[in-house]
Amino acid sequence: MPKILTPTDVLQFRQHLCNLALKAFAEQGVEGLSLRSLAAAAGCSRTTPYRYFKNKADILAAVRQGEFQRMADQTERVAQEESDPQEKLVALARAYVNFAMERPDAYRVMYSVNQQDEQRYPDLLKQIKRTQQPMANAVHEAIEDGSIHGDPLNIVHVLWAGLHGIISLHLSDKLHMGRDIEELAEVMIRSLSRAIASTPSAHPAANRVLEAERQ
Amino acid sequence: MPKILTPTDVLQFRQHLCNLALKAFAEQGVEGLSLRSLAAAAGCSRTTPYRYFKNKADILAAVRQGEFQRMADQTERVAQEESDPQEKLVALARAYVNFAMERPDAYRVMYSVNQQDEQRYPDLLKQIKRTQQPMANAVHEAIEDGSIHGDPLNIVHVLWAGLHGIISLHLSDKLHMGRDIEELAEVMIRSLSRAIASTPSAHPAANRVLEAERQ
DNA sequence: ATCGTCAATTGACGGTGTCAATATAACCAC
DNA sequence: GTGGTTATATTGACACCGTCAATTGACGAT
Repeated sequence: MPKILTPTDVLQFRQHLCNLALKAFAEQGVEGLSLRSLAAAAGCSRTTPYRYFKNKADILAAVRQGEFQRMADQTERVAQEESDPQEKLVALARAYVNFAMERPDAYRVMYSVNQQDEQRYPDLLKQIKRTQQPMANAVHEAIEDGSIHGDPLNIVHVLWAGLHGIISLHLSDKLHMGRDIEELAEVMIRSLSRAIASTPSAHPAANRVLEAERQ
Repeated sequence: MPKILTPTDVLQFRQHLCNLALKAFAEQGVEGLSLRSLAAAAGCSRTTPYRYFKNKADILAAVRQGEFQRMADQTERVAQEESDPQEKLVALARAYVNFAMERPDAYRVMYSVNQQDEQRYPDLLKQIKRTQQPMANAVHEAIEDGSIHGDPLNIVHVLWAGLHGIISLHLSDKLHMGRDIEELAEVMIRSLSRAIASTPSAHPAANRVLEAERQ
């Protein structure tokens, strides 16, 4: 056994453990994720992971941080490739759904594992925020450029929540399985785009609904 | 100790255990929910719950089923109290959000606990479906009455996902805490209502977005 | 060759879900 | 009432789990 662990070695083994952890999570869920079986899969002894992570929650946080980071990278790339604010918004929304469809277990570990003390992992929080930033920027650009209207924060949250809702319900099998989830996402994008692109007085039938909402 | 357990007794103790389970879940999350501490809270021995539930997963399923049932009851009542289809939709949406705000832990246990073999609990599935039914009906009524347009299933799913997305992100603290969540829900309802009340050609700016989406 | 140090392993403790075996108490027949 | 039956509750046991303390092992410096 090598005495000196170069920082590279440490990072590599951490990454290796995270990969195994995500695989175990994908196969058996959070409950089935055990440090001991993880160590067994890595071919080391039960407590060796403790040299690389403080405890089990730390491993989970690292896995989630890694996935948020990957998503943020991907999202930022998409934002760079598209210049028109409105099309950028749509492209970002599609990228969001695509990520979830291509790595459903990653999405699950990111959003449906309710980590109690998530606040205690500042690096994780940073990646989470980085994930939202491009869409927030695109909304601001689109508002400045006059193509959409409304409160920027509201718009970001509503867009994000709409997409997350579809993905989340789909991943927990609450929507009929046969349905094409990407089509549903397109409907959501279309609906919300139309709403934020309209001024309140654009359509009479919609305004009747609006008045009903205003009590 | 009474020898004969009347069916009422059984139901009462099951209910009692479910209540304690939900409380424990609220305080410590899924991970902290242990059969042993549950039994301790109920004042019985460790294995007594096994006479009333097959195993831990069974208890969780019972808790979730109970909450879905409560939500379904509430939802059906709201649907009955409002006759105009369009206003009924809005009322149902509000009721959905209200339920989540009044019983956040219930909502969490219903939707964010990813029960692996949920399919093996037909009674639970039935209550889940019962939860969606009133909104599905209202959408059909509103379509027949001509006040909204589009594919009914798409509309139901998009409405539901939009609301669920907001609630879900809010409950896991992904939205800025200071924000008024009900206002956000109103924005979502308003946006989606407007979208499904519009015909595709209603607003030129929206159509530009639409064409971008169609690739 | 010896020492110190870091990496890895083993041992141990309290906790968990669950089943088998046991004890306990209530009911019924007599 | 007494005894037996049976549903109910408890205890014991086993295999896991997360985590820490103590131990071993290997390497570089001296």
